[in-house]
Amino acid sequence: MNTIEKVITRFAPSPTGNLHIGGARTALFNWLFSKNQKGIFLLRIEDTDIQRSKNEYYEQIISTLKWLEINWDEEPYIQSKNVESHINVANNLLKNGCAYKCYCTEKELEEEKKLYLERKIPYTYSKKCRNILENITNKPFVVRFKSKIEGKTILKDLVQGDVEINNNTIEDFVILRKDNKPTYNLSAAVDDYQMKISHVIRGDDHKINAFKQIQVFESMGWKIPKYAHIPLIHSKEGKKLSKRDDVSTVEDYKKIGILPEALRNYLLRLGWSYKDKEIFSEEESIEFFNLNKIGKSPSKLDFDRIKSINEFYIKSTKDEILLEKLIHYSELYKEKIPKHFHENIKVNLSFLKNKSKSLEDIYNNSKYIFSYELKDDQMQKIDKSKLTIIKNIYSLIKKEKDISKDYLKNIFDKIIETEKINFKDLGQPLRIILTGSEYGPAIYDIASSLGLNEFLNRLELFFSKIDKNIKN
RNA sequence: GGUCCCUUCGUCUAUCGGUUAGGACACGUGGUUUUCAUCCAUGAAAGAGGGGUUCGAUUCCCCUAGGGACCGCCA
Repeated sequence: MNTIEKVITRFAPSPTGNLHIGGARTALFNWLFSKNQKGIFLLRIEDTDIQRSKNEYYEQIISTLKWLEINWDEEPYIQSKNVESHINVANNLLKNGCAYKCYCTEKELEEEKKLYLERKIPYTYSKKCRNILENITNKPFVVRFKSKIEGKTILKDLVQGDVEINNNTIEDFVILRKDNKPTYNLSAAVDDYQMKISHVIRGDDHKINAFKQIQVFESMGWKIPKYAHIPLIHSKEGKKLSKRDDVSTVEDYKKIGILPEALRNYLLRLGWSYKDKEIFSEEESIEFFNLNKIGKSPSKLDFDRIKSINEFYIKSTKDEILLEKLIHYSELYKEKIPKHFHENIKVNLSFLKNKSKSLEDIYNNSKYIFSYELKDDQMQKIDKSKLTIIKNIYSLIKKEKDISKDYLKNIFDKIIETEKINFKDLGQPLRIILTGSEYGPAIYDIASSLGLNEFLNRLELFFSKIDKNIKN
């Protein structure tokens, strides 16, 4: 009887920087695949590089994954807590003759490398310590894995297809450092085995490592997991993403007000597709996700697309939830929105979010409500020949105590007719006066969101500023 | 340089050898709208090049070109 193997995937970032956008996609794919297969998704923190690993990055990665709502099962697995086990495996390998001690100094290796380079021979370690039989006790050493010298290995990659490689291109890689600490390829293999990982889904850049790790599995007689190497994400220019791009980490998107569900949807469709479908709910993405529809070629980031998807999600988020997100966003990245404005923003969200592609846009659109300021450069954009008209409007509204749309429309229409002007001629100065910006919602919406008193206040403030300017 | 991988509109992609090569974003035009935006309509836009295989190739094979990843006692 064959029992169907339980699918267990893992995301294994190293805490040496903020969560990368490519890492987020790797995590997403691992998570989706495991959920699609009714399996388990684990998080493993690969912190064996003590120099570069930092706790703040660990925290950052954890909180960003939570923000993305990519939830792992069980507790995060901390790789450094398992080094004893990794070392044991290395010693086993040593005993079995699958690994050997290498006494070459870094200087020797450098010279070796230089020599190869001069002779234009592709460099792999010369393996000269392979056959040292006696145990040299007074010299520091590393432990190297005895890689296969002959034959070929085929990696049956679930994304890349069959990848064939000559075994002699895989060098005798180090598994234990001089200080007896395990290296990545050893630790990753041992942990994948111990965590019973069934599918290793990771970036294309690890493809060569698969050949190394498979050999460790084989030497130990362990069952080899399945591998899926997904293409990397490139910058707009088609190059590898660098931190200078400003779009390389999840944080970069969070801080301009991209919603997690939008980023997830974007990342899902980047290099993967399901028919013509563009928008996927969480349930749909779990239901439809598969490995064989992942493309083989790297894809470029398209910022317009991210914003467009974000716009969709903003528009389909309920106002009370959107408000919460906006408040939270403003607290994290902007000026905090005072509590007594929350209700006002909420009731006006329908038009504030109308032209917004991000939380940042909504924030900027709403800013006139809670943080009003009429700057001189904006003042200068106001057509002063319309001053009398505006004063006129002011006194009419003050007298009638009415800023309803019907009332405003009525008096605007009359003015437009008698003065022979366009709506724009009075709309534009009014918008600047009321919001401090030449862009923004419709005048009627602005008026109703401000209320009668604030409406009049802002006009009065404007008049007093004008007076002051004239005196000066 | 070596090894491996990739190549459909500007971008993300669809196409189970037979399609007017489809969709989405972005872009152009027109319309709606009391600015901007939204919305609606509409347009332009692609199989890198060359050889095969085949009745037929974007699809399969080979070569060339271009792009990418890796080549650490980093992960």
